[in-house]
Formats: sequence, C-alpha cells, structure tokens
Amino acid sequence: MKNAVTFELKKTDDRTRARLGTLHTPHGDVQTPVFMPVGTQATVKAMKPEEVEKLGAEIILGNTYHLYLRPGHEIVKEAGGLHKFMNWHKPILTDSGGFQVFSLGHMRKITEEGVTFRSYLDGSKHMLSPEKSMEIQEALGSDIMMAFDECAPPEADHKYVEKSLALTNRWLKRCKDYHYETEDKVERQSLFGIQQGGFFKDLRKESSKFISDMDLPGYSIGGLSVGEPKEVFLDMMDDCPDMLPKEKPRYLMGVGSPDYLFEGVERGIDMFDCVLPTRIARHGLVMTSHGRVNIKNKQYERDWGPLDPECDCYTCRNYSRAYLRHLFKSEEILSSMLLSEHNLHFLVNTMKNMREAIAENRFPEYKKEFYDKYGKF
RNA sequence: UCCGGAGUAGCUCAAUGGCGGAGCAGGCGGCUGUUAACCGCAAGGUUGUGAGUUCGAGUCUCACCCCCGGAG
Repeated sequence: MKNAVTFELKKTDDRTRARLGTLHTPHGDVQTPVFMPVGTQATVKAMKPEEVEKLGAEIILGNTYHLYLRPGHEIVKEAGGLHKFMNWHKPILTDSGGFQVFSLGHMRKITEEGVTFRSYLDGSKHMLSPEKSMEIQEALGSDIMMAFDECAPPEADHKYVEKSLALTNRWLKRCKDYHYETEDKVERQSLFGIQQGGFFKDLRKESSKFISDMDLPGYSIGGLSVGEPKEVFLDMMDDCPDMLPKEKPRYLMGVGSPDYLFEGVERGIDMFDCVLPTRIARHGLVMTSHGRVNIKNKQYERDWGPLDPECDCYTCRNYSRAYLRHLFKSEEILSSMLLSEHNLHFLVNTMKNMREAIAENRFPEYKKEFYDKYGKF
C-alpha cells in the first residue's frame, strides 16, 4: 500500500531546526516550507486560480464544513471533485470542519459521536462526525485530508483540554478506520493527524505519542495562534514541533503573519496556512518588506509609488498607493483583488526566500535581515 | 408680492419645554486551520440671525435672513 502523499526531507539547517523538503502528492509536488493560501468556499477570495498559481502558490486549502453546507459535497463530487469544480489542478488540502467546532462557539454541541452544528446559512441542524468529515473530504477529493478534531479554546484549563484531547484521539482513530478501509482510498488521498493539548506541554506530548503511533503520512499542530500572547505561542513552538516524527511533514495550522512564519520555520515547521493575507487585504492592509501599510491612511493620498518597492508582483508593477487607496475608499472590487494578490505574493515569495536561504545555509542571516527591515509586527 | 413647508455635525435626518443624538462621509485601529468586501475606537455643534416668554428654549412668540413648493 502506497500513501498518496509522501514527504522527502532534503535538508535540516545546521544552526536551526529549519528543514527543506518536498511533498509529493497526486496533483504534483510542493516545496517546503510552504505557505498555503486559504480558499474556504472553493475559491481563494478575490483571486482567480490562475493568478494564485502564477504568484507561486503550490497548494491551497478548502473547507469541509463550508462546502458541505454549500453547495454540498455530493454536488462537488458530481462536478468531478474539488480540483475540477474550482479549476485548480495543483494539490488541495481540506480542513476537516474541526476548527468550526472552535470558531462557531455557541452554535454547536460536542458529543462522543461528533458535533452538532447549526448552519450559519439557514439555521438548519447538522451533525459532523469523524466518519462524516472523512466521507465529505473523500467526496471533495482533496490530496490531504485533515482529521476531525476539537480545537479547544485558549482559556481552557488542563482538565478540559485533557478530556478534549482524549476525544480528539478517539476521533482520530475513527477517521483512520474509516479512511483506511480500502487500499484504493489510501492511495488516492492522505489523512493527516492533528496534535492538540492546548498550552500544556505534557498533553502535547501525550497527543504526539498517540498520533505518531497511528503512522500517518503527515501531522499538524492545531490549537495554537488562537488568541494567546506571542510569548506563549513561542514557548509552545520551542517544543511542540520536535515532539512529532522527523521524517513526516509538520503543518502548523492557522499561522500566517510573517514573524510567526519565520519562528515556525526556524523550529522545524514545513507547512502553514492562514486567511490573514487575503482577509486583511480585503480590509485595506498589506504586508510589505518594510512593514505593514494601511492603504486607507491619508498619507497615501498622493503617494505615487508602489505598495512595496522591492516587490515584483502584478500589483506593485502596475499600480500606485494613491490609486489603491482610491479603489479601497471607493469600495471597488478591484481593490480586494489587487491587495489580495500582493499579500499572497508577499508570503509565498517570503517562503521561497526562506527555502533558498536554508539551502544556502544562511537562514538566520536572512531572518535577521527580514526582521530589521520589516520592523514592528 | 402672497400662501405653505423647512433651516440641528461635511451630508441625510432624530430629539412630550428638562443632560443635543443616529446613519453615512471624513480620521484611526484590529483581524492568524474564514459565519469576516468585516468589526471597533475617537473626533465632529454658539441648533440660520436677533430679540422675547420661561426657573429652564433646538422646541413657544415676534422680526429678519436663506432654501423648497404652490399661487400671482
């Protein structure tokens, strides 16, 4: 039995834990460390797939929960799968709907069987379970499927997280049992496990042991970057990645600000995803090599220069800050398109620079150079 | 010229004679496995002008100014 997704670890940095690798998937290879743009509803918001590809993205995300509610996974399956449906032919990773357990807050109820949600669209009741999540993700046909987990809230205490983790582990077992039913399914898609355990390292360790024993093709770290202070995040990051197997890809879920990306890569993370670049773009904020630029600000009213003088993305090659500010203030759709393209390009390109730096044994120097220029985060 | 209506924040409008507000615009901030083209904060005023009644007037009275509609 050959796993659909395999990881080739090419190099580990001499001075840090940064890694260089390649993820082999049914829809092509992905060079790691990688940033994955998020396309929750079968679209990276405000972007055409060919633009996402052109700016260098090699893999994107889709979401089980959203696509299940609308248009329905059967319809995506009928369309020939998510790749064909949305006209994206490179790898896709689907989140399990587990995060919605956390983000939907009061609108859901957790039981042993699964989670009962109320649809944000029409209020109708739905049950998402490990088996259901797998069924949906198999219908979507993503390359990488995520296990159905509970992402505990940051304020959860040890007792709560311990129980939550035990449930997440039982759910992982059910996900695996469901997916590993036939060889055929395993060769078509791969299931990644998720490390949980809140901000308690003993639980993170316990979680890592459990999921590692499942011998899955990849693992992620969940439940971080959910509102905790940066020191707490960094403290967790000092230990959590290394609790996972070295030879498997490590995916830090939901992380996307440049500093978190650097800190993650430095500690051995291979994959990241985040809505941040596309969301803040739609809200008028961009990341540049010299720090954040809030395009709304009056100071850009007559600024004829590009967003980022060091950027060679389509937006920076062709448009001035003054024009982009005008588009944003006028609520023109093009504003979201151009700013999203820039932000995605910026993160994808920064990851590429990190890979080159690791390859050339100058990752710490590159990190310092980036931080010095970027300034406050 | 007469009749009617109206003048309150940049704009559109609220406010039984009892602490002048809202939406939008303008300024600024936040956003991290997307319920988010979203959310929040601050600022913004001699209530057209002048007089009067009243303990107290955006509100009632008078005059004037300006705007809108109608008549001539």
